[in-house]
Amino acid sequence: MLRLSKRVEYGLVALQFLAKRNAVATVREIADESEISYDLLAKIMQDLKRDGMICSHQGVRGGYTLMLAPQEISVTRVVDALENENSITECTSESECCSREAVCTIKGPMHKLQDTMEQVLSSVTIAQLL
Amino acid sequence: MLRLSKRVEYGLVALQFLAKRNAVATVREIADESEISYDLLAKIMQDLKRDGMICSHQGVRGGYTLMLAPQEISVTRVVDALENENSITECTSESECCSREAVCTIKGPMHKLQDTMEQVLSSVTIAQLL
DNA sequence: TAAATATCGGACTTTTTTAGTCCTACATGC
DNA sequence: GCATGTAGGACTAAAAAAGTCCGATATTTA
Repeated sequence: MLRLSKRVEYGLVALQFLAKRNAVATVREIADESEISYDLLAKIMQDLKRDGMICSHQGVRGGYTLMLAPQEISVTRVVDALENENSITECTSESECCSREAVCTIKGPMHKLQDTMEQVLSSVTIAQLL
Repeated sequence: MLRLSKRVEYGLVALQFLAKRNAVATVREIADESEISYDLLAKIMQDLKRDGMICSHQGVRGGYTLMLAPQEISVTRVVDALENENSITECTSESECCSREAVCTIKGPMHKLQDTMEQVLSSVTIAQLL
């Protein structure tokens, strides 16, 4: 469907939230204000942390803060951190092997298309969401 | 996952096939040579026909032929013909209504992103697949 | 140091979407 | 009139995405 997953959507919202606040925020705060499932967002935040975009502080008065400037966080990076696959077709994937590979006649052009798409997604950052 | 559906992938392959042959081809021929499920491709061809990209000829020695020049058929058009939705998020969809609309803070930027994506998909045509 | 408040992370269920199948009807050329 | 093709509805299966539940661990503060 060529759609960004909810994980990515929520991830962008959360990063925007952190960028606006510019201080520690808890998952509970972000989830409540943005009407996102707490459990789901908690997982997403962990993935963003693993990537290094944000850092966490456990315990009372803990939460998350941005590790990078908003203009340094591209949509591509968020997608890569939150989704297993981001290729537009099976034949342009590095991890999957296309079942129709032997007879595939669109591999080349699809690679080009994917590169262009990635450029577009790279050109948009959290700074543009503020 | 930001991925084109198999329907679109197969549609592009079939259109490329018709463009190369430049004559009538049956679903059976395309499906066999491209290793695509016959029944699935048959449905896809019907949708492409409904859109007006191709026309059909029933009966013996029938099949499908292109109605437009390859350079006139963009990927966007194929996507629109074969998928119900093609918005990158719920909030940029015209048919759906975003459940988080009241608190959504990314609608504007997402619309921009979607417009850019559509431009990219519009710039690629079947002619580029030959 | 106990309690409260956070993140951490695995396992699980549910829902939605996509992919694929089956069957019958209808049209057409030889 | 029969072989060969599209037309199209209904259905099933598989895969992916979304969402939930629960217990563990870390840290601050009273």
